[in-house]
Amino acid sequence: MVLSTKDKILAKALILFNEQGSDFVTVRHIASELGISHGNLCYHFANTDVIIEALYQQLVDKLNVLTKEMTGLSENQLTILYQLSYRSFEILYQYRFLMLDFVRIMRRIPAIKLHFKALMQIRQEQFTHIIASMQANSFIDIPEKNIAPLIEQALLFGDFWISRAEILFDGNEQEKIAYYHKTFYALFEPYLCDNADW
Amino acid sequence: MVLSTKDKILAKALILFNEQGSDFVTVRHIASELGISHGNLCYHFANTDVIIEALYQQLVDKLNVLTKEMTGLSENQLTILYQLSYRSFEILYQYRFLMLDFVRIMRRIPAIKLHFKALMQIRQEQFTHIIASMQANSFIDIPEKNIAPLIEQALLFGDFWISRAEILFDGNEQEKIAYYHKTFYALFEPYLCDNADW
DNA sequence: TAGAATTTAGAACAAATGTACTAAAAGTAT
DNA sequence: ATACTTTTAGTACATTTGTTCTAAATTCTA
Repeated sequence: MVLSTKDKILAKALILFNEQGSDFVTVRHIASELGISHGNLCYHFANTDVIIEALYQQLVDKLNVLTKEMTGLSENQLTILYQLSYRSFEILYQYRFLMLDFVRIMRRIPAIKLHFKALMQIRQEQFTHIIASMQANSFIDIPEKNIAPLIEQALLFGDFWISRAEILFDGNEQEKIAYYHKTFYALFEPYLCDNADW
Repeated sequence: MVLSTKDKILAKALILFNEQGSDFVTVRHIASELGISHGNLCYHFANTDVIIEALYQQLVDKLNVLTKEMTGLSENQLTILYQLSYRSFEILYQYRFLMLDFVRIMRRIPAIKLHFKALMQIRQEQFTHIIASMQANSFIDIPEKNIAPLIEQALLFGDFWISRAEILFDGNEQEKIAYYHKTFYALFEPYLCDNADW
């Protein structure tokens, strides 16, 4: 499988962004790491912002594929919530620079900010739907007034566990994801019904 | 009350950092906004990293003063937890650029990263202590295995609500703080005992 | 294979930035 | 008043970066 120059650039940029943060990495750095001229790189991507947009789009696409895949399953909703969130965590971690430099990127690239706000709206509705559905099936029992805060907590955790882990967690990637996903899932535990043992 | 040049620089830098993020703001910008030469500014602070360190120290000092103040009170622990976290949220918001650019700053300034890791250790112990104390007084009833995740959730939320709010919350400062603090506090609600009504 | 389109390397330029330096101005102490 | 220290403005320079341009090389297509 031979990658096009475009794809090679995106792949290398992702590595560098994740390692060093989206500032510190310039078109010249990426080109140099790839052994191509920065003139060539700018032929494909005018600047780093365009690269970031492309990587963001990759992330969104992967998450969309995952969501479609999972919601088609016939498992119970608790299992789906667990699997979906775990695999989302894995994908997010692949593109972690987007979360690590969250505010900077949103401020810098309005297109991403707009898209992200819309995405959050959707995610919130998805969560609301899943919870309502679990409620209907007696998997969880959660007072009406606690639903909105729980969703807010879950979304916030989902976005920023990577930043916290980056500074404070000692351990490899798999341990990191497992640990924070467990903590994420614990948000729902107080509300699980007995028949939700699994 | 006349501010020294040093203090004027710190005050203006804080405003600019909060507005625009810690990159984008240079010694020249700050000097220009103050109407002084950047040569003069560099006489007081060699570069922006030094300014950031100084502002970080201000934040830590304020939080320390608050903590000492609150733990001296004779109120019940629930009230203390509520008040302490609310006022911490207010102080954090004053220095929000530190949270908005969290990873970038920690990566860039190792001294802050080290200090922050130590600080987190302390905060975690404080939380553990408060929860144990509330448990002993029957304010809350929380299974042993849920304590560690709850603390992790609380600390993570405390650090990153500002980043989420920056992109997604429409409303003024007071509303923002009130909303996120309410959501923060809701983390503890599932575990509150009946006699903890207040 | 010939010509066209795409891709690539490299040079060039302007703007921004950190840093260091000089010298003047202001303030302080003796 | 004089000498000394602190503070300030302004200049200068090297580096980095984004951006544009040109021309050569490569690939594609008919």
